[in-house]
Amino acid sequence: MEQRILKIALDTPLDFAFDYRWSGDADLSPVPQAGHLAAVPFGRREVVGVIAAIGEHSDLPQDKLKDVLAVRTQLAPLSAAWLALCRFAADYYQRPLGEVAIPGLPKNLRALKPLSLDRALKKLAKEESTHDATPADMPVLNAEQQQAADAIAAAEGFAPTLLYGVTGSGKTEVYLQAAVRILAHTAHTRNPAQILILVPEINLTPQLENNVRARFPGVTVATLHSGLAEGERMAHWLAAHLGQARIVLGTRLAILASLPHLKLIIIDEEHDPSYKQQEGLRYSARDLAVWRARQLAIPIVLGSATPSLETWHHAQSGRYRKLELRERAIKDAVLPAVRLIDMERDKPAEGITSTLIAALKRRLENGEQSLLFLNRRGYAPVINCDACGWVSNCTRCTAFMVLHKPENRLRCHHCSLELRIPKSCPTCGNVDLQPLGRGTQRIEENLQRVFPQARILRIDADSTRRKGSAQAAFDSVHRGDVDILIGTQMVAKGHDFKNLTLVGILNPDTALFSHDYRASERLFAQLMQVSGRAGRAAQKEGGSASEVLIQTRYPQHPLYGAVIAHDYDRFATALLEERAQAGLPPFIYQALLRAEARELPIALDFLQQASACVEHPGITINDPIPMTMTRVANVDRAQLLVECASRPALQAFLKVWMGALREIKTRARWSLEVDPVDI
DNA sequence: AGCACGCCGACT
DNA sequence: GTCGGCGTGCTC
Repeated sequence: MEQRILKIALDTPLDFAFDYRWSGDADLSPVPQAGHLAAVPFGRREVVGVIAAIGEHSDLPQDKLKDVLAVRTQLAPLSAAWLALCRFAADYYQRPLGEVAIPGLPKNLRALKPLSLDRALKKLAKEESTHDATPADMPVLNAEQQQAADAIAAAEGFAPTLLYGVTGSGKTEVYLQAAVRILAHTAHTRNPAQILILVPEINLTPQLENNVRARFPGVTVATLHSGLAEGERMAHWLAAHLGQARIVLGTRLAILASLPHLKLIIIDEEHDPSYKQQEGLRYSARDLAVWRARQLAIPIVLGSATPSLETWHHAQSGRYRKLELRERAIKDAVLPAVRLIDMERDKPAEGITSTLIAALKRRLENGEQSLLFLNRRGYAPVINCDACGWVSNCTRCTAFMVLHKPENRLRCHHCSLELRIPKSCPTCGNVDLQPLGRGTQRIEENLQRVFPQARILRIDADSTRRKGSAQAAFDSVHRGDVDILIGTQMVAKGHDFKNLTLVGILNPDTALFSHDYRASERLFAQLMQVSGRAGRAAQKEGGSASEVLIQTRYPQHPLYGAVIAHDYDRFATALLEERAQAGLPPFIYQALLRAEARELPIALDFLQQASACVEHPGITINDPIPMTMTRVANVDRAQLLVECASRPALQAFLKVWMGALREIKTRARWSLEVDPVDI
C-alpha cells in the first residue's frame, strides 16, 4: 500500500491546485502520473481535473484531505510538454492552471462516467481505412514557392518563419509541400511526426480540409474547432492525443490540443484578429503557438500577405526569418488594379457610385462575378425622426438599434433586444421615420432594383444563421449561380473565387479616424484581403481585367495610396515608426483591467482602488475611464490600461497586482487582459 | 464558477 | 405561512 498526494488542477477561478490523497497498491493498479485525469469530490460536487504534480506531503491538515475517486489510467497521461504549455498560458494570462487545461478537453473525458475509448477509436480506424495510401499528385511550385518549402522543411530546432506572400501567391501549397516532407522524414519511425495547421475561422476549415485530405491520402487528418459535434470532438481530440492524427487542422482553440509528436506548426493568415480569444481566457493562439514551437524546438510558419506589426517587427529585426512570395501562383493571374472612386465627385445614389454601377454592369454582360464588401449588416444602422430628432437607441446599451427589414424589426447587435419597428415616433408621433445609413440588406435591395435580372446573394451573419448555410452559400458562388455577391467580412477571407473580376468596397472610411490605434492596421489588412478575392485566375479571352474599386471621401489618404500600390512594406514601416514614436505596441507591453457593474461609479471606484493598491515603479497605470460603449445589456463598463516597456517587468507586476486585486472588496465584476487588442 | 446557506418581500 | 430574490462564504 502506498500513499501519495496528488496536486490536481480544477476548472475553477481559484488560483491554486487542490491536494487529494491517493492510496493503492502499485502491483495491482497503475500508479497515477502527472498528466492523468482524475475524478475527485469537490465541495458538494464531483469533478474531473488534471494531475498537475505528485508529492508525498501536503501543507494541509490530514482531515482536510479527501480521497481521489478514480484516476483515468486507461488514457495515456497528457505530456509534460503539454502541461508546461498550459502552465505558461495560465501564468502569462494570470489565470488558474485548471481554467486553461480543462475546458479544452472533450466533454466525455470531463464527465464522471467510465470511458469507452474503443468506440471512439473504432470510428477513426474506419475513417482511415477509407483512404488508400497512394501519394497524390503535387502541383508544381514556382521557384519562390519551392525555395520557401525547401527552407521550411530543412529548418532545424526553433525556427520562426514569416511566409510573406501576396494574396493568391500559393502560401497553402508551400505549407502542404513542406508538410509532405516533414511527414516523410518520420513516416516509418515509431513516432511519426504530427503537424498542426491553424486557420482563423471555421468557415475556412472545410475548404482547407478537402485540400489536405486530397493531398494526403492514407494519412489521418483531424479537425478541431467549435463547430464539431461532441462525438467528433472526442474522436478527433483522441486521434491527436494518441498520435494517430498526423495532420491536425483547427481554429485557435486547437493550439491547446495534446500533440505528443508535434514537429511543425503553421499559422495561416497569422495577422487575423480571430486568433485572439475575446472572452474567458483571452489568449492569443498565435503567441502561444510561437511559445510552443520554442519549447519543442520545432519550426513554426506564420503566413500572411499583411503580417501583424508584431510579426513584421520580429521579421525586420531578424528574430524571425522572412520568406517572400512576390508573384501570384497561377500563371498569368495578376494582382487586380486598385482604383479609388472619389465620392465627392461621383456622388453615390443609394450608397453606390455610377462608376461602380458601370463596372458591375460590365461584369454582368461578360458573365463574370462581382463582390461588394460592406462591413455592416442589417438594413440601416439606425432609424430616426426628422421632426424631433429621435433616434433608435437601445434601452439597454450605449448603441443604436439596427433596422432589419426582412424581419421588420429593430435589433441591438450588442444585447439580444429586439423590437417591432415603431409605426410612429415614440416621442412626437411623427409617422415618417427614416432609415439612416446603409447595411448589406439595403445595398442588396437597391442593387436588385438596378439589376433586376442579376442573381444577387448576400452573405453575412444574418443570412447564414442556420448551421451549414454559410457553406451552402459559398458553394453556390463557386458553382457560378451568383452574379453579384454582397457580404461583410465573412466573404473577405480565404475564398478562392475563380470567376471573380470585380471587388467593390463600399464604406471603409470610418476606420481611418478611429480612436483605436490598431484600426488602420486592420483596415489595411482587410482591404488587401478582400481585394485579393479578385483576379485569382488568368484573364479570359475577351474577359475583363480584374479590378478593385474603393469608394472613399478621402482619396488623398496615405493608407489608400499604399493599398493601390499593393505596398505593405511601406505602410508597415510607416506604421511601426508611428508606434515607436507614440510608445505603443509592439514597442511597449500592455494589460487592461476591465470592471463592470450595474452602476458606473462602482466599476470606476474599483479601478481607482486598483490603481493605488500596490507600488508600481516602472509601470504606467493610466486613469480609469468608462469604455466607449459604456453600457451593454444594462451593465456599465470601465477600464484601466497598464503599460510597461519591459515584458518581464509587466509580468512580475501583474502577478503581485492580481493578488492585491483579489483582496479588494467590490460589487464590480472584473477581469484582467494581457496584450489586449481592442482598447 | 458552482453550490449552499440565510434573511426579507409578494404569492397560492 | 412559503417561494424566491441575490449577498456571502466555501471548495483540497
